[in-house]
Amino acid sequence: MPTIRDVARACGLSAATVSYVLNDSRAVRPQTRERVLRAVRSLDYHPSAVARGLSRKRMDTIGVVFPATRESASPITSSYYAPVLDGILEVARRERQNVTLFQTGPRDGARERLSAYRDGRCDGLLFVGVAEGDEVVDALAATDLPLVIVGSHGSDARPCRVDVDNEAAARAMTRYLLDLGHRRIGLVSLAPLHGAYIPLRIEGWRAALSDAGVAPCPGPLYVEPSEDSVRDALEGFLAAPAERRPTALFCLRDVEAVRVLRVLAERDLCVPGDVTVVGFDDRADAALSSPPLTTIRQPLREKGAAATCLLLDCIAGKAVAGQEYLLSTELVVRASSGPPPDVARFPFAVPYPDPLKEA
Amino acid sequence: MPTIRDVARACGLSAATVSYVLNDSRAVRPQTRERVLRAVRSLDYHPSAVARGLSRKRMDTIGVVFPATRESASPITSSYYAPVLDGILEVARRERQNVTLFQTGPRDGARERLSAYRDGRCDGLLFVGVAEGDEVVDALAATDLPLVIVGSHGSDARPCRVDVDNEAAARAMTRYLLDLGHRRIGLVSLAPLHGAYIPLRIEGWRAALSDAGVAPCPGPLYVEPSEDSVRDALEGFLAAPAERRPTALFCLRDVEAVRVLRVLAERDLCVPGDVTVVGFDDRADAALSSPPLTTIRQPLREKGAAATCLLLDCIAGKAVAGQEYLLSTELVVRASSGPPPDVARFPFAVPYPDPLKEA
DNA sequence: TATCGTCTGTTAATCGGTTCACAAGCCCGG
DNA sequence: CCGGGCTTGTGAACCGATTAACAGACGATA
Repeated sequence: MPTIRDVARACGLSAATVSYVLNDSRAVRPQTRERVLRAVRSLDYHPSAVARGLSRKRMDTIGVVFPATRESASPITSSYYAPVLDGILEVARRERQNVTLFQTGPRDGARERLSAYRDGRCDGLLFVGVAEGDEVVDALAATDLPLVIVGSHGSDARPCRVDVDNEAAARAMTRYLLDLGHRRIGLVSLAPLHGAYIPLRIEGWRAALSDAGVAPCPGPLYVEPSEDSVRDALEGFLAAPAERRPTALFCLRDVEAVRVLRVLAERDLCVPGDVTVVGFDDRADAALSSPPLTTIRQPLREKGAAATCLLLDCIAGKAVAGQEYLLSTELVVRASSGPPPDVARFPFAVPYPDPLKEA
Repeated sequence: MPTIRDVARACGLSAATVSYVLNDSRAVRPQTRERVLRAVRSLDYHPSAVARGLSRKRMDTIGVVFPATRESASPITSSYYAPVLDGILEVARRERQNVTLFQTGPRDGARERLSAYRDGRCDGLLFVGVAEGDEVVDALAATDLPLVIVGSHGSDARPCRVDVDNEAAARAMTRYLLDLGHRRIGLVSLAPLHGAYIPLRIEGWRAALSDAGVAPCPGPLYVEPSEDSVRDALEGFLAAPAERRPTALFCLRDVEAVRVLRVLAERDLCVPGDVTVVGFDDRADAALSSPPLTTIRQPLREKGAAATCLLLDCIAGKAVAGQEYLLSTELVVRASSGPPPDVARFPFAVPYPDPLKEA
């Protein structure tokens, strides 16, 4: 491979001039420019991005960090990561930035990961679906390496972040259930330690109920991320007499919602005839469950795209530290939701009185 | 960020010694090594991969090139690219190689693309789903930059390549149809210019028929990649009297197979009762069509993984130029295939005589 | 004791760009 | 005709690592 000095020699000019032409970083006489370009073409010269990067301390590259394993399916093929990555790639391409991928498993050492991220290859980092409370994020936040989190992260350092507005979304979903006539709206949630987004969604649910003057009854039903856990958690629900138990179950993730549907089907409870079930995330299998799940769709491509824009701003020094974008979501109504069995008693037009107080 | 000289100063040694310790590329007294490592930790030093790359001419990075747009859906989210990429990432991670992604659209200039690929950032390149006959591939093949094609590529230069064994797969599928009792097996194919894999699949079909002593009747039915084209092409098929027309249609891509199913359904032809339809690729929608499609599944993760291994061998100088791996495929039998309507006349055990000659 | 080899550390060149500081040539006004 | 400013090209330092060549210390051997 020819170097810039080879080009300089070939056209009888200095390396500096060649560099100025190629980057047009200074005025060069048109005739000189032509001489340079001719030599570049005839030698088939391609500048070394590595040498360039070394001297400019900029590689025009962003790194994307995502988990190496996620349950059974590998993340890149999942319906969450792929669209996010797609949004990232789209913006990166438009802005002429390279993208390098980092997969990180729980077994990777923190120091090694830090070295990989901070070795100068990337001008900034995008963490997507990072494990909650990943120590490496905190370590990086103390660094001058620009960093944007896609999704939630329970971190003390407040890194830049792009996420959907979890609270607003949960509030909208709850409001939708209220509009259908539901008054006893149960919540099926992971324990808050599983993610910083959980308290937000819970808060949205609570706020919507409180706005409507409806008592949250009963409190959140916490489950672990396993099939059996959902089954156990629904025990109490199933044991309760129909007139006291929730007429709708708001599951904070589609994963749990689908499991809830399965358990209810086993007990011959009709959805949405006997009970409405809704989810959150609009995973690929949400549309395929029976009945198809009413849920909340995240704008995944936009999430990736917005995060990339924010990261590029950070790199350019144009962004405030700790800046956050909250994207709005879309309520996707499918067949798993409907009015409560006793809807006749609560006509639509009535603004949410607490049914218990009414009685 | 501290440099290697900062570390050297901090521990009262030379930069060379620090380098030797960090790469253990030469013997260093244990006590000295400790001094170095202590300084490294206390300064939180992370070597610059860029500077390292410049002097070693190795970045430990491979580039993955894939098309920017593919019909409507974007490639990275497709059921083809994502698993391939997943296989690539898996091997790269194991071999401690970085991965950078290049999307390339038809509008990108050849020279710019070449510069991007040859700027020293990547030690080698993986082309996945590259446009047939992409001129950049030929240009790169003339270079010393290691290169592996995933899939087919009608190129004069014979770059290293990993693909499924298209011919064997088509042969197996045809054989399967013969085993079911079919004797008139039609082929629905794209024109060969659409991809180098097409003639291979056609050849597999022809060879299986010829091995069985069955005349290919009729010849391949060429279609364009559009819904209407399939409709038009089936015109003749639909017009023919049942006793003369093919009892099975072998579509060389699932895309066409699904369209064929739609057209047949419109004409109230029963699949597989009246006619068997099979595809190739096992796209995500193949299992969801009605009836679910019998097809050939490609080992996509393996494809990506094998290509990456081959590329790393090329980089290490361990691979022969023009080396090819052909991976074997899996026949996925679903509901769209069955015995021909007149199977009674051709019992299973009989080895394939030409039914026309028999009569 | 002189010599040689081994072990371990240092000096300095190198990778291929960018960019600062300088200089030569030119035009212009006074 | 001289000095100042503008334009355009050059020389050389620099980015941060690697590594070849060298050098001093030390032990073994003759």
